[in-house]
Amino acid sequence: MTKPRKPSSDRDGATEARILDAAKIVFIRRGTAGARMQEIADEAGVNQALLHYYFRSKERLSEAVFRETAGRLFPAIIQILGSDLPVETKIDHIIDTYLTNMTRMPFLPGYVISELHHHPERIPQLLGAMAGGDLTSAFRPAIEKLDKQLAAEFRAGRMRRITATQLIVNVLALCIFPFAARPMLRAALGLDDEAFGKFIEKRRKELPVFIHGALEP
Amino acid sequence: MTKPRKPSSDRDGATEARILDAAKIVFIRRGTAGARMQEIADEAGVNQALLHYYFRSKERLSEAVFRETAGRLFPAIIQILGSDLPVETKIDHIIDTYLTNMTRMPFLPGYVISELHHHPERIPQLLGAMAGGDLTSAFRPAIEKLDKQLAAEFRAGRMRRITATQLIVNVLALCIFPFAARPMLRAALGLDDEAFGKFIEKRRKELPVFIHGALEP
DNA sequence: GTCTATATTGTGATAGAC
DNA sequence: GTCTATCACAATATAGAC
Repeated sequence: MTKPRKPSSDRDGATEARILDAAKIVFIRRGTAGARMQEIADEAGVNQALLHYYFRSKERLSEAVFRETAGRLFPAIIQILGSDLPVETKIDHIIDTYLTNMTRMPFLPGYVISELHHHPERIPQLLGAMAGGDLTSAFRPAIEKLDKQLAAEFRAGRMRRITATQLIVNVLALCIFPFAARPMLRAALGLDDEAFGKFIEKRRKELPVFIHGALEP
Repeated sequence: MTKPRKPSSDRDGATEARILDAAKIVFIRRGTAGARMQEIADEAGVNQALLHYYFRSKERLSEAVFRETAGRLFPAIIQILGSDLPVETKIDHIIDTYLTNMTRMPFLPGYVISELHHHPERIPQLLGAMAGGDLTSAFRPAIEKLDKQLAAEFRAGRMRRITATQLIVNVLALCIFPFAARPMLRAALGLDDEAFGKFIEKRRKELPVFIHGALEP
């Protein structure tokens, strides 16, 4: 039963959520160093003091934002890579997953690359809700799994020789880079928002062909 | 003849150059918003007032840094793409050029992506010393040239069908992304500086194979 | 040209009324 | 919980001596 309180406060976490959403917008737009608490307060429709009431400091607020946004980037790929799907299927899934997610939040890659470039100490937070630990040990099983599959495919004469790490970096690069470099590509190729979206949808069809072609023996 | 002046001043632009070099280091490390004039002064071994004497404001200093660093990124590829070399040779040249340049300045991609994400209005400065104009028209001839070559290769049955823009983005992604995502990759793959360097040298050999394989019909 | 103050504004954070 | 007012200090920028 939702028990209505005094008209002053709206107790259900709605305000805190509004602040966090506003903070995501501003931190992603300006970066951690460039963001201003006042701009976040304006964006949330509250005053600055309330930001400190809920999150204590700019530092803590920026951590919450980073965890909630960047933290959802890697668990997906780790899960796919660690599964028992065949190599080609894994690649297709990763392409589809990333292009779909990043079409929804096209500014995320630029923000994450920017933050990690300036604050590499935040890397552990990339694991998000996953069990605490370092990235290396979180990725190791996924990489080993894929390496075994790739070695088997190679021995069977079905694929060119390539290591799991190089392949993973290639797939991620082809998926993520266009978003990370979006401002450049838009200017260099003369694309508006709509044209950029079409460009990405074309990649969704063509990247699997490109990569599978690259792996053929 | 170098005519020695009063011991106080060192007139040959040496101080201005020292300040600019220091500014490059700090702006690339902290980003435009995170950089502090004091830190630049310390790095250059002078005091803050001198920074303003030579560059007037932080804004102007950051523009000088961006122009001198990011401005050297694109002219190279535009020149290669616009040449009369065969497609495969162009690709090989681009790979070699970028991997060599970025091994020398591994932090550049992260800095450029970060800056353009937060200050897309600086995109025109990407043309650096090239004749003033927008990126689109600077790239157009290079893209058209490559498109014609790719169409000819396709008609001759020597290559799969692909547009110049998609191919260019793929090549740039495969070259640049590992550096832009360097902090992540180092953590995820457990690489130190030396291992990362070897990883890149392995890519220098394997990327041409990967891409040419992807283009085979 | 280079330095030591110092002016001036910006910005994160807190106190305290409601 | 939410606001207004204010504090304390960080950071850019300038004045003026040398």
